[in-house]
Amino acid sequence: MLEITRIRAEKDILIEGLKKRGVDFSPQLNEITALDESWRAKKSEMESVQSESNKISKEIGKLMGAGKIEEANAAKEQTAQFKLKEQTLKDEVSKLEEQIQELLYDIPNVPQNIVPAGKSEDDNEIVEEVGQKVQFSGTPLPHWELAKKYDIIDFELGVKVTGAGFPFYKGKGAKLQRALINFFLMEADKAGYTEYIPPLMVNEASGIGTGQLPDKEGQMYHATKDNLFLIPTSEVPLTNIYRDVILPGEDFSIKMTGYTPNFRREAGSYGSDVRGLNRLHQFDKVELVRIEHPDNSEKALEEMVNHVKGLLEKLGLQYRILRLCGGDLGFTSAITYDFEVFSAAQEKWLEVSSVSLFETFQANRLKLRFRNANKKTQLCHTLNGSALALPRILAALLENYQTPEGIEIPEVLEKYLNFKIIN
RNA sequence: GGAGAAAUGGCAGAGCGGUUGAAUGCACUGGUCUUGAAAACCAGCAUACCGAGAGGUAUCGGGGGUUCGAAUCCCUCUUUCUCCGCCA
Repeated sequence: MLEITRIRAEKDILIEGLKKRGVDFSPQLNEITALDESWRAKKSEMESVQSESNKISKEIGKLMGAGKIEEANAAKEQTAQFKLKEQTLKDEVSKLEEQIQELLYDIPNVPQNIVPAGKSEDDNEIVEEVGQKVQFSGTPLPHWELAKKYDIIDFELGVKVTGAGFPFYKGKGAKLQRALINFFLMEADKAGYTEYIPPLMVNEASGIGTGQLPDKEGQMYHATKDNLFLIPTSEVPLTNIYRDVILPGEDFSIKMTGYTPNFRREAGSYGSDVRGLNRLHQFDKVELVRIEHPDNSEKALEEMVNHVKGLLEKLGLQYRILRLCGGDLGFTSAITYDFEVFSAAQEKWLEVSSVSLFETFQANRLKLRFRNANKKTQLCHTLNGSALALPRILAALLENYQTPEGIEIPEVLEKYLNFKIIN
C-alpha cells in the first residue's frame, strides 16, 4: 500500500512511475487526494466538536465533585446539541476513510526507475544469461516421462487421492526432493539467514499484511470454518512475524529463511504450461525474506540475486535473469528479478525464482517500522526471493541430467543422498 | 468439547464510572556528582492522525453498547491460564 503522505507530496511522480505498468492511475490518485482533502476538513471539524463536548463533560465531573448537582444537570442539557453533530461527523469521516482505504488497496507499487515499461512478459529485460545448452545423444525425454520411467513421481495417484496438481513423490524422487530442500536451507544458513519452520496456515490479518488479501483472495485456499488461509508462500508467515513491530534503532538487517510447502489455487491456468511439474497446487519452496533499512535495501537485493545465482551454478543449470517490466511486475513489488532455467527437453525457460524489493509498500501495510536517528518511526524496506522453488528445479535436473544409464545427480547434492544415479 | 479465571505502556503491576494517556517499580535515554564506573539525585521515556504552531483527537486484547463522561458497567469475538474430557 502506498503511503498517503507520499501521494499528497508527489502525486505526479507516482502517476508517471505507475504508467510503466501500462495503466494510468491518475483517476484513482486524483480521487484519493480529493477524498483526502475532504477527510481532513471533516476530521478537524469532528475533532473540534469532540473537544467541546469533552470540555463540558470535564466540567460536569468537577461540578459533581463539588456537589453542585443542579449546575451539573444544566450542563448535561448543553451536551445534547453536540451528540447528533458528533455522530454525523463521525460517520462521514469513517466513510471517507473507508473509501480512501479501498482505493489505496487497489493501487500497486511504483516501479523503480530502471524497471522497463511494458505490458507483458515479452517486454521483460534479459539481464544475464549463464551456462550452455545441454547436448544429448538422442532425443531427451520431458520430466513427466522420466518420472514415469523411473517411477519417482506419480501424478495419477495425486489425482486419485487429492486432485490435479498434487503429485506424489516416491522413492528416489522423494529423496531427491528432500536433498534439494536440505541443500537450499544449508546454503541460506551459510549466507546468514535464520531458519524458521512457520505455520502453514495464516489468519486474515497476516494475509492483509503481506498483500494477498484483499487483492489476491482467490489465489489462496481458504479454510472457512476457522477463517484461516493455506499459505501460498512462506513469505506470508515469515514477513508477518514483523507485523506491527517497531525496531529499536537503525542498525538492523533481518535475514530469515524457511522451507514450506506452498498452496495455490491457480484458478484459470490450463494447457501445456501446467503439464507435469510446471504448475502445481502444492509445491515446495525455500524462501528468503529480508527486512532492511531503506539505505541498505539495494545492496540486500543484489546479495539475494547473487545468492540465487550461486545456487543455480552449483546445480550446474543453464539459467537467465530477467528484470521484469512494469506490466509483469507483481502488485506489491518495486523491482523484481526472475530466474529461469532452461529445460532442454521441453525447449523452454522455466521460472524457478523471483527476487523482489518491495521498498515500503509491504511495510506500510504491516506497520513495520524502525526508530531513526531523530527518534521518529520510519517504514522499513522488505525483500523476498525464492531460493529456490523445487518442482521446476527438479524438472530441469531430471531433464538436463538424463543419460542412457539413468539420471545423474549434481555433486553438491551427493552428501544429502545415498545414491548417485536414478535408474 | 465442558467449567472457571484473566487480558492495562518495553517488562512487572495499580486503577474498577469523573480533572487518568493512565500511579509505582524495573528497564532505557540525558544530566549532576566521580579520575572512571557503581550508587545516589534530577529530568525524559507509547502509538497514530489533524494542525505552520499553540494545540487537538483517538487508542488500557478486537468490535459493539449504556452514559454528559468508560481502562472501569453491559454484550460479543479473540487470546492466555487452571480444572475435566479427548488425542498424535
